[in-house]
Amino acid sequence: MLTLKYITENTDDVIARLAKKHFDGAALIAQVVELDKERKTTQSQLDSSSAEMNNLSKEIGMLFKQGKQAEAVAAKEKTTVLKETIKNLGDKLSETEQTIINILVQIPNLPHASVPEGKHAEDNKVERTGGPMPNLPENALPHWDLAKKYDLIDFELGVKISGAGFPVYKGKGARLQRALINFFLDNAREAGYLEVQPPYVVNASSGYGTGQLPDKEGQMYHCEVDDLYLIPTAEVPVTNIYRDVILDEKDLPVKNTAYSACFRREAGSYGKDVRGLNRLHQFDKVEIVQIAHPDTSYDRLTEMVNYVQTLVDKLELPWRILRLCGGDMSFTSALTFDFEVFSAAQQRWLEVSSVSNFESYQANRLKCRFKGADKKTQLCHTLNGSAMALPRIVAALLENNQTPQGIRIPKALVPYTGFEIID
RNA sequence: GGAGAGGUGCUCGAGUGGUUGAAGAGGUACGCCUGGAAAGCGUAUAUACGGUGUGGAAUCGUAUCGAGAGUUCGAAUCUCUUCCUCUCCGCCA
Repeated sequence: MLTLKYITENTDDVIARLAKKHFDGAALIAQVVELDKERKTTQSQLDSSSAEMNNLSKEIGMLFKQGKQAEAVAAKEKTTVLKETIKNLGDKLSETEQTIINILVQIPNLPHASVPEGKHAEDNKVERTGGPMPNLPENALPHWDLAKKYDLIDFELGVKISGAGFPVYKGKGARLQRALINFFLDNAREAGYLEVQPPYVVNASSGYGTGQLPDKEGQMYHCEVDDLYLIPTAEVPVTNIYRDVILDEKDLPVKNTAYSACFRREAGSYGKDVRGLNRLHQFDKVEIVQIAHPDTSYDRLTEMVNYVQTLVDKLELPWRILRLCGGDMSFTSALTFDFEVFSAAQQRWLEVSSVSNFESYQANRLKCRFKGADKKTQLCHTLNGSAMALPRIVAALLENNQTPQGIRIPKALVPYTGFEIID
């Protein structure tokens, strides 16, 4: 969430910038500014009452020690009203604070100045494109047919065991998964990311920390008996490593990478958008996360985008990078670049990675801060990106590399798969 | 799952109702000392919110001893709830 300080000091600017995200924040922000004034007043009143109480208590203690019973008892009586006042002010304060937070979480992050205007995905700006566009024959198959033809992925079997959206990978299909995970992790490590292996279930505090809770509760699987949530992305546990942490400025940027299975309930639409591997309840992903100094977080973002580009290049896939427009960006992001690869048989672009700078929006909730040489504590910037999500990469690999002899594996991946062709 | 112990500052660790935001030690930083270093000495070393205030600073108040609620004039210290950790037994990849 945005910091209250920033909102109260830049009210008009905040409202203006939110407009790019097609969010009318005027009413909420007016309300929160007003509540903040109320909060400060209440805080002052509470503080002075508490101070008075503390002094009285000390006095009473002294009186008892000196044996002045009568005076002590008299002083005691004065505390009764004061006590009541403190209780009421305390209640009022926490109520106001809670209301403020409830409003703050409804206000999205401010888009970066470079975010293009626009409402829908069509308004996203193509930054650059690359990779070889395949030339497929007329009878090219979509990946779900290829998966069946070569017995790589069994969707029906997954339905039997768990339900729709939980495919069973088999043989070279399973090995391809494992190869991609290792390929992505090795590349990330070589790019300076520390590999971590996080838990796949998280507690509610972690859910709040990265913003899945409270508003997106329905998107996560919830183990109610233990009140734990299956992670929708490794971003959640990895970023929460830095919850309530004050880092040393010289340790920035922190760069972590993690593989995890990802679980998403996403009871969405049906049809070609969710066919095959396009949308799943469980899938594999390697995530990269950076905790950065505010002054250089956009350099870090560029670095991350360039890094992801090396991956799609090595995989020899046709790709494009989109700078998301205000209307298509996520709630929490300040600037997002999406990577899409072209799926030749489906004749459509598939989103395979999303790289974002959240600035201090996420760090504010996480209370992830750093302390510099000047001893001042301030919020870090957090960034993350998929590097990458497997299913759509697999879809594109299968479709784009199909030949009459079988499916060709890109050279960079062969050391990981141990085979050059799926036939 | 059964039985027990415990959660205090960067770390260790004292503290069972009254200047204890917290002794002591260690660590770290700065200064002194030294030819240089070690040792020694001195000083500093949490966070948040609020007030006054500045060029930068500073300073005062309040809260925080796992979390929440309660008892009390007053709670790290007493009571309850809850979370977590550890030890032994059981079970188990």
